[in-house]
Amino acid sequence: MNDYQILKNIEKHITLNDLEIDHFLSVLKLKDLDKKERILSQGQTCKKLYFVEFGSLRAYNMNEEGKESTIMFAVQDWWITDMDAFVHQKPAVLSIETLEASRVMELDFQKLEELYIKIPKFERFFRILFQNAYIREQVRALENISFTTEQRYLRFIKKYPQMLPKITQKQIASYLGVTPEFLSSIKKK
Amino acid sequence: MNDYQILKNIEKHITLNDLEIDHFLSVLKLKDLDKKERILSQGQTCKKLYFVEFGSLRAYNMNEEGKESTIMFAVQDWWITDMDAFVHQKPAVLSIETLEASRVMELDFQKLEELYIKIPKFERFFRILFQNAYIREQVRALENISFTTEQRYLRFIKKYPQMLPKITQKQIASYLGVTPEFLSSIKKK
DNA sequence: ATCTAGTCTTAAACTATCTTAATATTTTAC
DNA sequence: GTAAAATATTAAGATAGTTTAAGACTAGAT
Repeated sequence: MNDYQILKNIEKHITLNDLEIDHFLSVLKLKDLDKKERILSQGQTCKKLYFVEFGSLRAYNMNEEGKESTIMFAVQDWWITDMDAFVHQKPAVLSIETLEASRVMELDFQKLEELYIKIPKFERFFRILFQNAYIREQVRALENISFTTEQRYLRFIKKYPQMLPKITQKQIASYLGVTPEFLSSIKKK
Repeated sequence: MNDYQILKNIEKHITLNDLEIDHFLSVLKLKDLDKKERILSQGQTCKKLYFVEFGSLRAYNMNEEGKESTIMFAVQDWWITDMDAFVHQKPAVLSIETLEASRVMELDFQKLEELYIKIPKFERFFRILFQNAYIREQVRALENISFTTEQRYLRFIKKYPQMLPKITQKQIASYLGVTPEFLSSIKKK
């Protein structure tokens, strides 16, 4: 009964045989999380890459003055971590916590490195994953510098409608990089 | 005399034997470009991925009102294209042109797909390349929403000092997403 | 069910950034 | 080498976004 979401996600790009599936599942660790549970804290080293089986999470940074900036939201079928901290095994700039009760699959840094060697198909899988992630961020960078805040807000609610029931105005504002007061004034229109 | 920059770039992450090097070079096309020569225009399909042997280029978008937004600069040893348009073979959102006389290596979309099959090590190479590109863009996204324009300007000149002699204030402004007038007023300090 | 703490909205005063326009400077084309 | 075009700077007035503070409205904890 291997009906994990993560296997469907992998099989979007590569095909695994039964042995490979077994091995892959053996390096994962399933974790059930409560609402508002934190799985990574700024400053910590980031040892895991997470896949969302169900639920939702948020990755954000808090600066010296206490201002929060949300860098990404993740819902079912998304991968999330502080990628810089994970890949280079250095202190995290981001904290990550659940927005609701959630289930994630943990993939350990060392185990992923071994996986690339043992099943090279995963190089292809993550090549495509990072390729798409890069494209998404490049589009976001363009929108950030060329759109007005109102355009970016409309785009956000159109692009991520599944998120809306789960997140606060304050969190949307911190993703757009404006104050909740200003977001509120935009919505009045 | 295979002393191409691109081979050194590849060998940062994978090791090729002589046969593989020959094959790889055979799918590349060397192109010498004049200053201000355009290699991709908004609206076109984007068939090539480019590597900069020497010189420098800029990728930018122009919106309906004629406002330019620079999405990236590339100098020696960098890869550049409209990745969304390249990977999904759809119309480009970006134009790319040289900032000075330059030499690039062209890698064709179809040839790259074949390369992944013929020499799977390239899956690893591009996995690492996209991984780093994603990390860079994620850091940029965070800086865009959490830093002041002045902080972002200082960070830009610190991070890309090699670019400064080659680019105009207007282009820096369009990368930061502000007007040249406002950038000028920041520099007065 | 009630209390509390956090969120959302509104408004006024303030700061950052844009727009326009004029001038000075640099680059490009012949 | 010179004229024309593009870039850079400056400044004044307009718009976008922040800060602060207060009141209304949830949601979470007991």
